[in-house]
Amino acid sequence: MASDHTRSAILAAAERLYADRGFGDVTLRDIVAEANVNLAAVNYHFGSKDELIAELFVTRSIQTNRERLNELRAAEDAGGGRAAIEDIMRALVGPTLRGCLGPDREGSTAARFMIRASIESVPPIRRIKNREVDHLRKFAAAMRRAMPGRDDTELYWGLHFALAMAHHTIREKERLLRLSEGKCDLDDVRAIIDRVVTVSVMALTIGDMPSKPAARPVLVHGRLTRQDL
Amino acid sequence: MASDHTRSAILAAAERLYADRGFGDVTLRDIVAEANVNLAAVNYHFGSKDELIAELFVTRSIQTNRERLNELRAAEDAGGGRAAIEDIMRALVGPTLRGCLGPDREGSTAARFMIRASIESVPPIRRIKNREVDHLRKFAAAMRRAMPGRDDTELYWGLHFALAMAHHTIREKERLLRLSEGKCDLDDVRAIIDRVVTVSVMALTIGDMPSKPAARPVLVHGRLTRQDL
DNA sequence: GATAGTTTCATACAAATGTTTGAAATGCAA
DNA sequence: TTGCATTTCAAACATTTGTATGAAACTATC
Repeated sequence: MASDHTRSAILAAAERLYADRGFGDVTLRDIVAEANVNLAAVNYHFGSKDELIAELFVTRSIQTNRERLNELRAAEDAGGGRAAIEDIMRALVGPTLRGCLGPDREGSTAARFMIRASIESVPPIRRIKNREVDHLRKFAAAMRRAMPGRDDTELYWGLHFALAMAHHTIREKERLLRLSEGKCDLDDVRAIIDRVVTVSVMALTIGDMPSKPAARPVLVHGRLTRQDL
Repeated sequence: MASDHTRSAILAAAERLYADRGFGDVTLRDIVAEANVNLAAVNYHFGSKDELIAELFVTRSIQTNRERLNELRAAEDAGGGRAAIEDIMRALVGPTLRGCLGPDREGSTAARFMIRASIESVPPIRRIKNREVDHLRKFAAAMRRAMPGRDDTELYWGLHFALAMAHHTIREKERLLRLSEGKCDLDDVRAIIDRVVTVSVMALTIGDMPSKPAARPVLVHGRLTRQDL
């Protein structure tokens, strides 16, 4: 392989276009035009369109996962093998949130691509995401060490909710901004991470929930009108 | 209009197929084959494929929003115009979670369709979702009445996190099930709603930590009661 | 500098897909 | 029935799209 020029030009162009316009709207012809390479180059270098997308996503996922594990290990080392639960949750959601939010990141193609991958779920990306469970298990294990004796179920729910808040904030940041009329500062990533971590740790403390009164009966539907939406 | 037969056959077939196989994999030809109608019927009755999808999604969204507002109003009436924050959050996430989770709902085409719409974000659906802000504002207003004096920002974040947990649970229920090796019971919808509501209400309390330290939620392992909030 | 292996290129292919068309069928009112 | 509007139908259209092909250009090794 003399030079990676074509290959990396395709990767860069594809990531930029996918980030900006989404997977559904970008064709291979768009990508090769942006990269100034021949149409056949994609299949030559990557095999297929799906493998190109997969390579993009895997690369970025590995980066995020590595950052997460680095933070986790640092926290565990600092705590003599057992990290504080706050730091574990911070290691879980911090890298993703830092990567996808913040004013300076607005121009980051990688971040915008990952947001897009989070919003539009296409088959090659879904296949990869399904393998993410092994990675999350490492965090579940760390949480178990940090909160020994706690029911595993609670751990999983806490981890799940932490990811929920982080990902939903990335996915729906525009809506939150509009809903709050700009009052929610989505550029202050530090504060957002703190907020998510705080709530996540809180969620982990509700061990045995009191049974609540039964949910109210579902009310009858009337005729649907457009105004209801 | 003599009979809605063809029209509703298309709607039913489309919803079922989209729910089962996703938007990307289902073509108009699949739909008309399932509905036993002619291919041109879709364009005749709906104008275009996107308008068909939009109609499906709008109908189901209206139902959910209606249920939400009914629950909210019921809670406000029961509280003499001011609903408890728990009930507001319950009205927000309850209908969606009840609609999309639970063992009996496994066969519900409507629920599976909405899950699919939540996972695969396709252009016509995204356009409709963008109009959802007005609906959420009604909940923000109710929350403001329930927690007067609280900073609006905190309200929005709490509302945002509640939706985050609800939607993420629907979107990623398979992963949570696999991660927890079946330990997290995703069929016990009541418990899930309670959990989401509890954490959401907790999240709403982190705003007044500096000014009202006494009002902080109890972080010990015991039960969380109303006065703790 | 000839040769073998690699990469690029223009072009073609094949399949899928949403949409349109114009005629036939159907329903309904006068 | 007759006439008019609505609905259905088979067929074709027009693109778009990912992929394959085979020759040409290039590179590196001998």
